[in-house]
Amino acid sequence: MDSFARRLLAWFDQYGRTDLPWQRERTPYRVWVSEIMLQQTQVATVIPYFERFTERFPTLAQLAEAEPDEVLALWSGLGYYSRARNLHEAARQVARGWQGELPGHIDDLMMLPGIGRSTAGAILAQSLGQRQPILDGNAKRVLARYHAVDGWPGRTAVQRQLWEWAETHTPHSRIADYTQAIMDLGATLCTRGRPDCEACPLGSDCQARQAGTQARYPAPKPRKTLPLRETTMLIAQDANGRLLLWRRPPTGIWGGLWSLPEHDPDESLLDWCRESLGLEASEPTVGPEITHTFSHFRLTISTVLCRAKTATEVKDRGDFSWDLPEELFQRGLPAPVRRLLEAVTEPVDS
DNA sequence: GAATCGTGGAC
DNA sequence: TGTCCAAGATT
Repeated sequence: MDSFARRLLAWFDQYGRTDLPWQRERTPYRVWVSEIMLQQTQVATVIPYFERFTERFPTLAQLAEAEPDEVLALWSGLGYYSRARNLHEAARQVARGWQGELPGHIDDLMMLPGIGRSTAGAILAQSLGQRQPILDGNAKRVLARYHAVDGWPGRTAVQRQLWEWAETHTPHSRIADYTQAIMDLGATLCTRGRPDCEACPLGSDCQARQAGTQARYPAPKPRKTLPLRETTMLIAQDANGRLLLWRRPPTGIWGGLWSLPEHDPDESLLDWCRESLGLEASEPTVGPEITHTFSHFRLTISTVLCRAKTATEVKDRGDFSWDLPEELFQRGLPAPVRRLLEAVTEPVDS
């Protein structure tokens, strides 16, 4: 047993979790159900669902005979509902093809729907004591820091490296405890935000800690380039270029809504529009622009193409009014301007 | 390789 | 309040 596993197990004996519902009566079936529920789901959330589920379906055979609707009903609120469908389907396959016993070989286990390598390893390690590595989010974080593994764990090469370390450190005895220990360490000390390295049993050997770079591991998922957002604005300015009013195109976000002229006169019109539209303040492209100048004001139709601040959809802010044009434009407006307004604001079928 | 699935928590 | 993330697997 290497020092990683030895120190981890010594820590587990003192601080590890031993009272979780699926740790009592650790049968393959119960461990399986728990592992499926725990995929991308935190322990505190899972516990009541696990209790209800195993109370209703104490055995694999009972689950296999259940109605799909009832299985889903017990899952409702937990999310990732394909997990429930896969669990039920796998139970039926096991009842039919494996005499009702979960297969004890990892390759057979992984052929069942919803069971990947890490889940299969966890089931075999925790319920049967088989020497199988796991690589869940906790283990990834612990191993990435301990060995200073660079790169986003979602990448194949990084994942392969982490699996190698997971295999290397998995001891030949106390497998169930070790598996629980590495997850407990990740969940309680080696956390994503502020790891408690002072209390970590691996502290002196952790490469990230030695370098003081704990926060860099594991590397975050690369950011996607933010989407381009295009909008056409109808803008009314006075003779000095100050904004009077502007109206969004009839379709798309804030379609047809009029904006109040609340911007600081010293602020450029473009900056104000960018801010209002949730656009990033860098390198906007101002497309075709049509300006009509009249005695007291000028009217501009401008297309702005700009990278969004966020990838998420911008929501209606609710501080726009529908009835301003009646007051300010429709009355006493030069006929050419009115025609221009109607052309721009008229609904577009596309 | 990237998108998708879902809900709740942390910052 | 937005963003990322959590005991991943599947397409």
